[in-house]
This record gives sequence, structure tokens and C-alpha cells, in this order.
Amino acid sequence: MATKRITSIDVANLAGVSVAAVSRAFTPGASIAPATKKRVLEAASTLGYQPNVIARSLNKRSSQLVGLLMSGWNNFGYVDVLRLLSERLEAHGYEVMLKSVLDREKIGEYVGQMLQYQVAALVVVSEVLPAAVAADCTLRGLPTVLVNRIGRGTGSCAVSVDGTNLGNSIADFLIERRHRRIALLRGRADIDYVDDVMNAIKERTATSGSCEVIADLDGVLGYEAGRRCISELFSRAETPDGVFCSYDHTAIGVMDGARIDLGLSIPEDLSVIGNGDRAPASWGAHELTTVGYPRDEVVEKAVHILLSRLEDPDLEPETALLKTDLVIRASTREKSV
Amino acid sequence: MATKRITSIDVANLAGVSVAAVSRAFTPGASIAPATKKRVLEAASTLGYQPNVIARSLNKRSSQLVGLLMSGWNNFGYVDVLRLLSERLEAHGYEVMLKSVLDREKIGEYVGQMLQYQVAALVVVSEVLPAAVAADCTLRGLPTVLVNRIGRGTGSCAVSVDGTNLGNSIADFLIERRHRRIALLRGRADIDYVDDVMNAIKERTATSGSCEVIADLDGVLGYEAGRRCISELFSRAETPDGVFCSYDHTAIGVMDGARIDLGLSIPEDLSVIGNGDRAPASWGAHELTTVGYPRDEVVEKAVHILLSRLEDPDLEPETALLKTDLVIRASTREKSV
DNA sequence: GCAGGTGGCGTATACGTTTGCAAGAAAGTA
DNA sequence: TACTTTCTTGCAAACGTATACGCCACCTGC
Repeated sequence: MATKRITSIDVANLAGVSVAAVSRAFTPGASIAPATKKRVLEAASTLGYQPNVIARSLNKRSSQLVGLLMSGWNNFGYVDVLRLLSERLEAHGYEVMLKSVLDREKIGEYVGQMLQYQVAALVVVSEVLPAAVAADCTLRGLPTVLVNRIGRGTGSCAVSVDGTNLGNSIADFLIERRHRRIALLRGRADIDYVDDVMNAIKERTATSGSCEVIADLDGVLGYEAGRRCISELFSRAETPDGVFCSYDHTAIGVMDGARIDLGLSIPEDLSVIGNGDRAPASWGAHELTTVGYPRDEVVEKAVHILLSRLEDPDLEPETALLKTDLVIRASTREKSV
Repeated sequence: MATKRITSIDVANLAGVSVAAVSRAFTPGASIAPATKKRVLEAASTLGYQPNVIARSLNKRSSQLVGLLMSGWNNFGYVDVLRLLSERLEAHGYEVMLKSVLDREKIGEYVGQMLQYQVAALVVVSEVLPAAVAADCTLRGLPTVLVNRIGRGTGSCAVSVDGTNLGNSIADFLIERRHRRIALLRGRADIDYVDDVMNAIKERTATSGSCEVIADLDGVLGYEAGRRCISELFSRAETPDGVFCSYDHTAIGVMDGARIDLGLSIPEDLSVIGNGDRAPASWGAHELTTVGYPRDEVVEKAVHILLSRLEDPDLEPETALLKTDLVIRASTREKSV
């Protein structure tokens, strides 16, 4: 025996007004007399009424849902991004509809399914929208923000990290500490700010005269891969004295490989730099020098961009590049020895 | 200029049928002639029509959304649980509505907000539903499953780990390897299967005659806390030769504290056992003996319970306790020395 | 040829809101 | 007092779908 559900009609009857009045009582800024509003709200609370958001969405052709498309879950410590994003959006009265990218080819479908639910906006973490899908979104006036990606020419907003600036800092750091042969290890070419970092490192070292990039490897992702990779690198004729990895876990794999498998000392024989500043980087056993990832700022910025687009859909697309810098620990050489 | 949206009416016109036929074409098992269905589907695809799920939900008073209430995000490596859950539910045609528990007092509100969206079911990770809320859910016939919690007497389904069985294994393991003084460190009393583990360890060691629990501390959560805690324990008169921690990261803090701050050898001076088998546990620098957490099975079971309740809402509440066991690495003593 | 059954289809209503419109009330103005 | 202007309010028409109901066509078996 299902409990009879309470609709605006019940509230209207109890309060002695029309359903329209009930609707207005729940619509901020609607034209309604304070006394009526009070009466309606009281009736609503005695009945335990809450407006049916589904019916509202149908009518308004928009819900309070924000679609969240996630990919690369483990690579980058996105838990925090996800948690923060959901918390911030909730705080602004939105709900999160989460979807995992299992198959890149199907992103269009995923977005389509979210559109079915009349999502008010779209957040895409660590994945790029195919141009056609992005165009479709802008056409529908759906505010869209890419996190950790730059949607070149798609008209989407984006929040990411200034990779070029960061790459320059890293290069300077390594050069200053008299490194001569640098290896770059990245995961899948997933995150384009990381590409910018790598390019900047290559360019700046190339002009330094004292330091050069001797290896630039793709597809090195995670602890095991890093650990294997460093052995491979040290089997070559020319060995690195500095390694930059696109993920902390890869970097820790490199450190363990160097110490345990190769018997090297860190940082004397090899400096290691990670990226992301995830929890293990700070642990005593690792003390990894790494790049902080401004999770709070990224989320704050993304939410800000979203909310401003929801208010005024005609704003120009905006790309925000945040600054970040090295967190120096014990996995890299001192300046003067 | 917004693109005109396509409704079932447009499809009906193009196909030369009524809207009812269109609806039936998209409803599996509806009474419709194959030829008509084909015609409708063709018309739909030329127009790019997809049924509006919001309107459908309004009509059916149920959506394909599953509410997901998360708490304790970082404590337990729930990313994978979250990812798997979203992937499995998607595979069955459901969408995930994610909500973060910021304030335990407001869980009722959170659930209320999800109910607004006519969620078809509820998954609660690592949090317990207040009895009143749980009762409300069962009253509405909303399938509900608690993950990592046991909803004693709430009538909710639950999936968790058999803590008593696990605790016995751990106790036996420690006793067998001639440990005498055990310390137990747990985080917030958050996860009740962990309490069962602790109780089982205490009981079984108590009857062993050779081994006893000399400390049982609450609120030790994460690397830093573990690292501080082990120093504190070793400043006492009676020091442990074995530690079990409710989280891997705490255990790694204990290891680093013991080695770096106290100069102890692991496992010679101290055996350390963690819980969760998160990535760092297997790293060469730690080699932590720990308890596996059957993430895949937990998710699979939870989804299974949910789907079966969606089919038949009158099934009895079910509590599944999964078995798990130790992953033995190098942070614990060998058997015979 | 006819009664009874079956399967396919359209009509019309319901789902629970929001909102344009117009009318009525209240309040300000000359 | 009469005439505007400004607020409130209710009516009614959407929003896009699902489905109960009834109708018709067709088939079956006698």
C-alpha cells in the first residue's frame, strides 16, 4: 500500500489557493504576496510536500542536474576533484549526474544520454569532447567546461594548468642543479598540459647548452611501468641523471627501481620529479619532489565558469590556465654541493 | 536560435502513425507490429529523435537514476568502488546521481533531494542511513543497499566483509608467527566490519595464551597519524611486536615511523598489517602485508541485489558478507626462523 | 456464414509542474 | 471621484511521454 503522494494540488487545497500560487511560493522572485507565500509554505510543511523536480524539468526543459563525464580515474588522483566538484555544485543547488567514459568512441552517446535528462551543464574531466559533440553542446547553449584539457577550437570552456610556465620552472630547476641528461616519462598522451610541460622542458634545456633531454617516452603509466622503465633506461649507453614523470606513482616506481633493482642512490645518482603531489609523495619512504596540482582552485574555477554561463549563456568561451609549482623534497639534488 | 527539439509527434507525423505507436516502438515488449516498429524507428533515426526520459519519468513516476550517497571518500580507496559502480549500473541502463555526505545530520535531506528525481534505487557507501530515513525508503519500496555497512534492523540490504572470519585469520596468522603483544589502530569507528575484525582479534588472542592485545586505539587515520602513533606506542613500558591498522595508509605511516623515527627493523622488531590493499601496499619500498578488499565482488553483489529488487520489490532484505583474506608480503615475520 | 478471439492501432487522459494572460484588488495621482 | 499604475491571483495551456480503453480488422473453427 503505497503512501499517496502529495502534489501541489493538495497543498493548494489546504492553503485555499490555486496550484499556480503554490508554484510561485516555491519560485524565488515570483510575484506573490508575502502572506500567501507564508500560508502556502505552512500548508506544504504540514503535508510534507516538496515540489516534483521531474515535472518542473519537463516544463522548464532544464533540470538542476550537471553532467559529469569522467575518464582516467586512477591516473591523476581525481577522487578529490570529483568530491570537491560534487560538494561545490551541491552547495549551489545542483545535482551531479556521473558517467564513466568506458569507450571513447561512445562519448557522443554518453552526452546524448545526459541530455535526455536535461542536464543544465556539462563537466568533462580529463577527456576531450569530439568536435561534433562539442559543437552540438554549444548549439544547444549547454555550458560546458573541460577540466585538465584545452578544447582547442571547440568553443568549450576549459580549466587546466599552465604547462609551459611549469615546464620552464622544471627545466630551470634541473639546470640550476647541474643536471646534464634528462629523461621524460609520460603516460598516455592524455593530458595536454603535460605535453606543454614536456615541450617546454625540451626547448629550454636545448638552449641551455649544459643540459639535454636524452629520452622522451610515452605510455609509461603507474608504478610498475616506472619501475621497469628505469632499468631499461640504465641499460642504454647514455644514462639520465634526472627524470621527470607525468604521474607521481610512475615517479615512485622509478625511485624504487633505481634503488632496489639498480642499487642507485637518490638523489646522488639520479634526481626524480613527479607530478600531482598525491599523498604518497610526501611519505618518509619517498620524499618525492613533485608538482602540486591545484585541485581546489581547478574545481573552484570550473564551478565559477559554469555558474556564470548558467546565468548568462552568451558569454564567450573562457580558458583558465592556473599556475602551479614544484614542491621540493628529498628526491632531487641540492643546489650547491 | 535554438534548434527545434524533436518529439514523438514529429516522428509520428513522419512515420504516419500516432504518438502512441512511437511510444510503443520504444517500449520493449509493447504490442506493436514489427513493420510499424521498423517504420517508426527509421523515422526516429532520420530525425535524430530520442525519447525524453524526463517526460517518461514523470509519467512512470520512476526514473532510471540510481542515487549514490558517498562518505569517507579518501579513507578507503573508494574511487574504484565508485568507478565500478557507475560502470556496472550504466551497463544495465541506469544512470548514477552522485551526492557527497557533507553533514551527517542532513542525510535525510540528501535522500529527499534524490527522491525528488524519482531515483529508482539507492546505494549508500560507507555511511549508515538513520532509521527513520531507511524506514521511509522501505515504505516507498525504494531498493536500498548499504556498502560497507550493515543496516542492523533497518530493513535495508547490505554488502560488506565478514569481519569476524577475517579477524580470526589475522589473529591466527599473528599467533602462528609467535607474536606476543599486538596493537590495534583504527580510524574513526566508521566501518562496522572493521569493529568485528578488531573484536575477533581480541577474543582469539585472549584464548591463545601466548598473545594478547596491548593497545586498541581509535581515531588513528592516515599516514601522519600512524607515524605519530607508533612513536607514542614505543614510549610506553610495554611495546608491541605486531600492529594491525584499519587502513593501509595508516600502516605505512607506522612502518615509516618505526624505521625512520625509531630505527626499528621491519619485520624483525615489528610486524605491520594493513587493510585495503591499496596501490602503495605492493610497492617495493613498503611491501605491506595487508587485507585485500574485494572491490569487484562488492560492487557486483551490490548491483545484483539492486537489480533483483528492481525486478521484484517484495524480496526480503539481504545482507551479503564477503570473504577476504591476507595478502602476505614482507612487512610481517616469516613463520619459522 | 457467423460467433468468438486476438493483435494492432488511435483517442484521450494523466503525470505535476510553470507561466502567459487577463482580470480583479489595492494603491497612488490628479 | 475617476483614472492610472502596480501587485496578486487564478485560469488554462503547455511540457513530452505512457497507457487504459475501445475500435477495427483479421483469423479460427464450427
